[in-house]
Amino acid sequence: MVTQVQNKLLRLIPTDELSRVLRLCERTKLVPRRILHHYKLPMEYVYFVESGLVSVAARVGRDKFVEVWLIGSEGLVGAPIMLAANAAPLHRRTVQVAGEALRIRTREFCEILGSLPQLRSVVERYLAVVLAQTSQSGACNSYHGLKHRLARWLLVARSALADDEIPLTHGVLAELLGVRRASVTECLEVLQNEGTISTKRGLVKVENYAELSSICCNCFRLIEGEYRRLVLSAVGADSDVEVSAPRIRSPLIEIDQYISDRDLGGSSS
Amino acid sequence: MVTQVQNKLLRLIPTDELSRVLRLCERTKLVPRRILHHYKLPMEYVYFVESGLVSVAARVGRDKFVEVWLIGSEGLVGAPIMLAANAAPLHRRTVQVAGEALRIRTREFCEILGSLPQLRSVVERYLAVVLAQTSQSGACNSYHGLKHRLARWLLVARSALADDEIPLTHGVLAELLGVRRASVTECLEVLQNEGTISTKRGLVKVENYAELSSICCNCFRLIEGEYRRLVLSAVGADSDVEVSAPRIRSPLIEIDQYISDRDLGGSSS
DNA sequence: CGCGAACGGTACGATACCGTACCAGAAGCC
DNA sequence: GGCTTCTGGTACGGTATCGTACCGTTCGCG
Repeated sequence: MVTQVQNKLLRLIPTDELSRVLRLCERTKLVPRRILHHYKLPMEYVYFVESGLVSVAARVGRDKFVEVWLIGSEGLVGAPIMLAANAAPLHRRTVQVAGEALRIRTREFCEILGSLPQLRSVVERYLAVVLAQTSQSGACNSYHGLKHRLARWLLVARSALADDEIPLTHGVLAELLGVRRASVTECLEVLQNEGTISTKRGLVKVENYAELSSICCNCFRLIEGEYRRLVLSAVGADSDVEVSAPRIRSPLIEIDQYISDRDLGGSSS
Repeated sequence: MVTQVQNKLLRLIPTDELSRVLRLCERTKLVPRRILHHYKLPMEYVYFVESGLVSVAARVGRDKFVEVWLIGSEGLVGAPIMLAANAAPLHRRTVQVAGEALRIRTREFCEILGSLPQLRSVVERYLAVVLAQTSQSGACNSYHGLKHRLARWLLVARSALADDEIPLTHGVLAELLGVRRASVTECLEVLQNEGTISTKRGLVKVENYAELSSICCNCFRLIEGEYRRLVLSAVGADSDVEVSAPRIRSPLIEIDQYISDRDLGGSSS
């Protein structure tokens, strides 16, 4: 039986629904490099991440995968299963940063979705965010330079981990981004010289969040804004999930602010 | 009142549900360069595409958009709305190739989804395919060279259009792919010299589908396979949608075939 | 039929990123 | 404590793609 819950999606649903979900949950450790869902194989469980980081990667070559989205305690590993039984076996889901998760058998998960409307609604909105994140990252991949993409990745990971310290090696970062390890090393050094991050062996630490954001392309802000707008702000005030920035007020806002957002024109790589 | 329907999703649902949908539909022309959904503005309609091509693009800079997925008569423009009221305003949806569509007001669409389970199921599965397409393209963008990506794009467009002739200029292709117009011209010439396509002013024609497929990275096959697997093959035999290649048999198949798929290792750009 | 705009072929130097490789320091392990 | 393994810093030439620009041809339109 599970008691204290860190997962942000679960913390958004009312206690009666929550307790019904938790009855089916099992707490497990997330061990780095472990594969939660293999490419082209059925998903046995879905995982509400409590801590740590899971990356979802698409296959682009023999034994070659590139990350397409990223999941931390703000999300759910396996959400696409709700769209189609056996959806999304195109991806491989790998633990990148150690942590814990609450897992449910996919069949049971799909069944309770029918009787828990709040849970369903939250997961649906989360899935919309996954689509937004994936598409924005994909566009970013083809248009922005590595420095921007790396900054974006670090910022997304920081949000997902809820921690400034991201315990990953350059090699792993390179794999996730689909670039050379040496390119990551060079780029990280540039960012470090600018004072926005620091690095140790096997660790990248975000030192200056605000400045890293301003270096990054706008893609990060769009992704994070979408999470706030669709998942967090759509819930009543009974939620105790803290939002680290002011909530976006309502469905569609501040169009001009977005459109004239400063560091957009200058793709000063 | 609408009679004959070309849209593949609509043709998959039973006639009783279909007629209820069509009562709410209005047939409209798709005019090239017209924007169906503006960035950051609410969607008024969703569009079941009958013919032509609509591209969904994410914003990567001031007045700079890169395509993230593509919709033809096999799909629905605005599907993410079912996940969250006012979802996906991060994208701009633009008609690229002239055609027609059946449109429904988003509110009415969301309402009837509740009472038409077959429609809901088909659209949900289509949405899973959109996620697969988007993520695969995104990964492809960061890993494969332009020649591969261009080939992939042409193949996806050919499927969506159900036509070997793709009436687009080099400039438009470049915009969609997020690259230089001149790069597209050069790449198209290479493909043309290999005999897989031919070009005229404002037109690219796929001359040799099989060979273009074999030049392309595997990403196209993954995308198309996912559509067949999730959308087409999940429906009873009462469907009259023709499938141009043998159906994939069942949810999870031929793992080894996929994994040892030949032209994967050699990303011979 | 003639004009202007759109389109596509081509060129140039610049540069971001590649593949590969080598090595030194740090960490884990017996 | 000494060994192996992992990690990250650095270097090299190679190449795909970039930004920009010019210009002839084709098309649409009046």
